[in-house]
Amino acid sequence: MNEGVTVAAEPPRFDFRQAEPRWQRAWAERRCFRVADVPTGNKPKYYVLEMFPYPSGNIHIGHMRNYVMGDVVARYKRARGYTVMHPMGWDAFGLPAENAARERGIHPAKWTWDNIAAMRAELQRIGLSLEWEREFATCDPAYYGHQQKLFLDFWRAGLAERKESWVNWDPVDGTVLANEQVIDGRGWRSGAVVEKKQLSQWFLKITDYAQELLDALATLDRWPERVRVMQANWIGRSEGARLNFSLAQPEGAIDQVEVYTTRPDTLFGMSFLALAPEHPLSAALAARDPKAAEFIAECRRMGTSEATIETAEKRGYDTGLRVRHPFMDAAFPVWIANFVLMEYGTGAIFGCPAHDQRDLDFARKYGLSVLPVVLPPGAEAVSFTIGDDAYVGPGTIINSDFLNNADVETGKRLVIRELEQRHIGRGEVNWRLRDWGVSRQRGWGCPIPMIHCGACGVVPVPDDQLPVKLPDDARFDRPGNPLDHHPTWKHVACPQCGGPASRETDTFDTFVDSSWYFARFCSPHADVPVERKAVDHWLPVDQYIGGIEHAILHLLYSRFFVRAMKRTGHLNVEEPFAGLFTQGMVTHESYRSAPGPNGIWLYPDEVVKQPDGGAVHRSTGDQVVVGRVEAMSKSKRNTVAPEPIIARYGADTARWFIMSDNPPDRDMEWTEAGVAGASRFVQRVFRLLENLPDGPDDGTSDAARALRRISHRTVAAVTEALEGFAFNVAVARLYELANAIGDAERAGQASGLTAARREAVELLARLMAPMTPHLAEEMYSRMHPGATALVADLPWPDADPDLLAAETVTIAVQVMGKLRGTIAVPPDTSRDETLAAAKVEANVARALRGKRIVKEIYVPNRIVNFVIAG
RNA sequence: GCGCGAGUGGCGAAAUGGUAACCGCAGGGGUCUCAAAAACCCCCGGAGGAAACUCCUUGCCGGUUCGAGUCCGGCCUCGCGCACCA
Repeated sequence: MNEGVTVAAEPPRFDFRQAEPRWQRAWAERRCFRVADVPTGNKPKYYVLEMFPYPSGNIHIGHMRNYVMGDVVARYKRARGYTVMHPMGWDAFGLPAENAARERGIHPAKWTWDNIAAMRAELQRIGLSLEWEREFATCDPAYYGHQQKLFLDFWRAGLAERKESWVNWDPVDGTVLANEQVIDGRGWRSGAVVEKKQLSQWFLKITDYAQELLDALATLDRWPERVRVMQANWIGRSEGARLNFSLAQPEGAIDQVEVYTTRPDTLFGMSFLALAPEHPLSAALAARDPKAAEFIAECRRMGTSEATIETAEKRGYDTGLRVRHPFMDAAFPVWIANFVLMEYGTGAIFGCPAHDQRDLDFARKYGLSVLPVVLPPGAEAVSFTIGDDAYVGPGTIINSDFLNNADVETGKRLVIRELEQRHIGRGEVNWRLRDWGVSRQRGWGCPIPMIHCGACGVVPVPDDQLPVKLPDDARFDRPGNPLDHHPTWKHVACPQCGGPASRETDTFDTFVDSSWYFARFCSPHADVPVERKAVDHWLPVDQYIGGIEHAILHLLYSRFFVRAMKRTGHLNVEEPFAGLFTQGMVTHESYRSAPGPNGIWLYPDEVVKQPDGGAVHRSTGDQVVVGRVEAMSKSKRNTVAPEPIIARYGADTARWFIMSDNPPDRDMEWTEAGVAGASRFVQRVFRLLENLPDGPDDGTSDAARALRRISHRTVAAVTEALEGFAFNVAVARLYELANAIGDAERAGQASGLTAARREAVELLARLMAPMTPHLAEEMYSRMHPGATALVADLPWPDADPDLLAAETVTIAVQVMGKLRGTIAVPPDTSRDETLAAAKVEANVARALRGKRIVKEIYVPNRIVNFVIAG
């Protein structure tokens, strides 16, 4: 850099280093983005929200892409006359804070608040139109106290309950692990073999709303289809039957086994009954049969990890018990099987190997009978047999007594009717969705506001004693739950009897924190969880933007919370997020010092690209291996931080590149060349302003009208693109306008373009404003010296309809569907005139010569097509 | 296995059933400069041709249509999600 040496020769530059902070201050001082909790006036509201970040310490490019998209929408909608709420906060509870505490002895609160301060400053340098007055962090008692109140209201409404459930237990860390924290049957951090353990946990009864959550997906017409499909799959509705089998010999007090099936029509093809290892009958057997106990213990050691279950071979243990068939004079063996899930249905199944692949695999392994009872269309009953594949398609029922000759669907109905008449079963809808276990044995989370009293049982913390605050002096330097082993925190008097009692030491799953924050934003300082008038006005969120990774859990839990809050009178909307947009990831090339495992990963900063496409190390000059473009990750060191980019190029350049590269729902590749290109463009736009001529308005020439036409078409095109989230298309149209202004600039003063150029440059700046807000303010203020208006407060430009209409249209002329030429005609030229003009176009005429026209297609202002013969 | 989405120049991509490849990135050539950077101009899907222009080209095969990247059917590949849910 030779700054200072060649200053005089430097072209005028947009000095973002001083301009960007200046305009950020101007927006803040003018409180441009401030809105009331309950606005007056008749402007329509628009609530833009990006998924709030976990305060890990730094804003990364993925965050930035998320927030810039939201900011473009927010700024655009503001200009379109909406009162826009655009808040920001922090999803501030979570494990990394505890890990930092454990590893470095910093209290999670300090670690978290320090990170928030740093990240807030980073966000502010991006120039987002955020309303910081609404900011909060979920780790603040002023937030989580209200969450405790919500939970207690849910509990009183019967939406929360305590029940036993099987969990992944890490015996070393002394905590419950989520399924994704179990890797190859071991705890992700301790490496200890994970056990299945039954614990008493708090649950929110999301299953009460399973049907509604499923049905209402149809109303979410501004959600991506795939998210709705993923949620529908997750909810997993199935129709079937529940029925009882009598044991031939009672086992202790148990004389029946209840089974759930979606294929009651295959009941006559039964060959065995299988129990989950955790089934009560399995447990009863284990008490007297050591081999059964051993088998169950083996299954338990495999953990509940889904991946483990998937890859595990089907295995079973023949208990020697037998059950009687409800409709046949026959008995079938009872097995304990590792593939039967206690959590789904009744924890027991009847096996019909001919028509279920899992049952078939199991039957073949243990030599159990396989009797087909559904005959595929066109097959012969005498010759039809089952090979390695179960038959699961439609067909005619055979070998099934009163069901014979019915089709599958009729058969299901007939069996259910029969079961109900005999009082041994009934039709039932079942769900894959389970109740939401919210208890976590963590010290850095929202305390569950319950008290356990030896005399009174579970007692809620009275509302006037909320919030239940975390202790300031919790210790994180040993395993287990810090709240549990805190010397005093949990010991309280029972609110009911006054006797000694202890607090619930579990804290909420952090998904609880993020399930209602969007509602809290509407009245962030209220002394109730949400102010009714505020949420009635602002909810639902009009545009929610975030990563696809939250397609199921966060969004489904939030949808549940809104329903639960509605039932408990906190709000009155059907859905939290009317519009959802899922943005793609940011990716980058990865670099290694050498091919294969010997190479160590290098940061992009350490690598210099060569003109030949290769790359070398910045300091050593050694060859660098350029690897795949992939999601940024710390382990591959292919991360890029926004801060240095903003310092070097400015926030507007980074914002412009982020929006220009590709459609926002796809992954974008971050490249140095791309940022540099965006920077050149930002500077070029600024120069268009610097080069504007002075002088009287003279916008009457043809050239001036042509430029004005382009300007106004750009207004229309950019508007349409932004409405449709096609930010990259908006950017392309703005490049075209800038190119057109550049052409006009070269055409010079002689063409009488002064006014048209001024108009074009101003429109360019204002249309770019959602993407490059600082540049827009800087240019606008220079074009209007002394004006006090900010672009942030200006309405969106309107396109002049007269200028949108084309003066001439270019019509493509095809012969037999192949382009043979184009003609220019005035808009709406008649069919006859257009066809006549088309026929005399030289190249078209040549193609038509000697041929007979059998058909003439004429689409006004678009195309002509001659169909010929001979 | 089931479900969803996507396949278009060297790359990111654009295209209400109507001129495929706008715009950008990279690359090449040029102007300016002692030189470079910056800036600006030109070229840039493939083949043929001096040119005019012609032919081919949106993963593959068919279909509908005057006309298909776009609609329909069947396949292939990649990505994502779910998955022993009875």
